[in-house]
Amino acid sequence: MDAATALTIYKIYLERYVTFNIEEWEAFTKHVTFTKLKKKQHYATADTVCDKFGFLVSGSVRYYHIINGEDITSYFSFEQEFTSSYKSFLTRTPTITYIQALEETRLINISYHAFQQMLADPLLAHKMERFGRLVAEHYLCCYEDRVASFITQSPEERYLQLLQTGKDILQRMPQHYIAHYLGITPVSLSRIRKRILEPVIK
Amino acid sequence: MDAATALTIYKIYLERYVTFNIEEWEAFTKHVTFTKLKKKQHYATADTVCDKFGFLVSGSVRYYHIINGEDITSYFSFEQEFTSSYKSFLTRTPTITYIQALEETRLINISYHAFQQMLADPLLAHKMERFGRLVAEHYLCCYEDRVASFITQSPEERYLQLLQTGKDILQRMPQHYIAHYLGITPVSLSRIRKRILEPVIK
DNA sequence: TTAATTTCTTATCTTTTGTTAACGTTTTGA
DNA sequence: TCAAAACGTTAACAAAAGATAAGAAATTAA
Repeated sequence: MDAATALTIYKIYLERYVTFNIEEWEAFTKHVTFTKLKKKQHYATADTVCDKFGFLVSGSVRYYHIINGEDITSYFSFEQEFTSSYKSFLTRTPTITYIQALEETRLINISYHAFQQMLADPLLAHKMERFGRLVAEHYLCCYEDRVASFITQSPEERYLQLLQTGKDILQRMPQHYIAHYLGITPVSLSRIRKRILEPVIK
Repeated sequence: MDAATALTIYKIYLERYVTFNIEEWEAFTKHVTFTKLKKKQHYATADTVCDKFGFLVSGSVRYYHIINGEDITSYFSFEQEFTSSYKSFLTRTPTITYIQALEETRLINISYHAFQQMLADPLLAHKMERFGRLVAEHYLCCYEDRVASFITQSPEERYLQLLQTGKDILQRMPQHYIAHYLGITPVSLSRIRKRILEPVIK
């Protein structure tokens, strides 16, 4: 896949947030960069500032923390989604999260500097403010649901809900990553799965 | 406290996001409404669309869910913060969260309709896009930390962290609300507190 | 292809949390 | 002011989850 194809995919996706005319699109694309990550390569690294905000043209990533030397997965992103260590990107402070490609992954990036430049460019400013607002609002909504799931549901209920709504995660992620994403250990998830199946057999 | 005083407090607070000139401020204030809630009154109710986005001039609120008939607190907001059932407000879908005043509480509100009107008004559009973006980004950062706390920390660790960073919550909220906010039962929080104190005594 | 690694399950034991109930204290509201 | 309600702690028991280890199955990579 070449850059032009990737940009076309990006442009179509972006239209759910904002529509650029030809002139604006030309100015916008001058500010983006392309990344190709091999499996297991990192997009962001803990203790460093995540300087970019990426769109996954293809592939997938996981977000993880290192806690007492152990690798704890907290989230996933797939093709046609954004990725970044948002707080780090927005506040320019070091992140505590690693973002790692789980397969060969292509991204289109906006650096913090490019974002600020576009916000300062009269041609793009208004649409970039709107774009930033709508993207932040979108993730705010996702997070609201995710926090509510930790407050109001048991691990088993969270897993049962994932069975309803988490097709990509279930089909494409190993179970021990899913366990940590649900806030439990892999051993515990294995037991939950057994609990759920057993009543059917009996 | 009169409306003018409340508006002055609001204006000063908003300057961390966006600064209005006199003309813009006059236009902006035409779109806001005032609410005064008595203790235990609701700002938002589950199964209805939360149509407003509020700023707490004074007082405090808690967010809670009703799960199997039981009241589960998930969050708090205090004076000089915003409040809303954001997802419901942004997507115009029914919320699952109640927002209740915990004391006499004064708010300044922007309705969904007012927000859209301001976004469509050339005088205010750009600053409102920016305002919306920065507020959403701010809450995105808060949520990122909160989700990470559920993935990477035990309930005891979350409580120990709250002791460091949650002065308002600890001093102004009853312990059973704090317990649910941490994702555990009140009985369990009482035990955690005992565990933490005991090593000091021995 | 095959050896190494990763992944998932299972078992055992420990720790933590949930549930329920009782009790004393504090707060609230009529 | 005083009865009722709310709040926090503790106890006892049940349920769930964490830790560790072992072993089988699947995947990966040389």
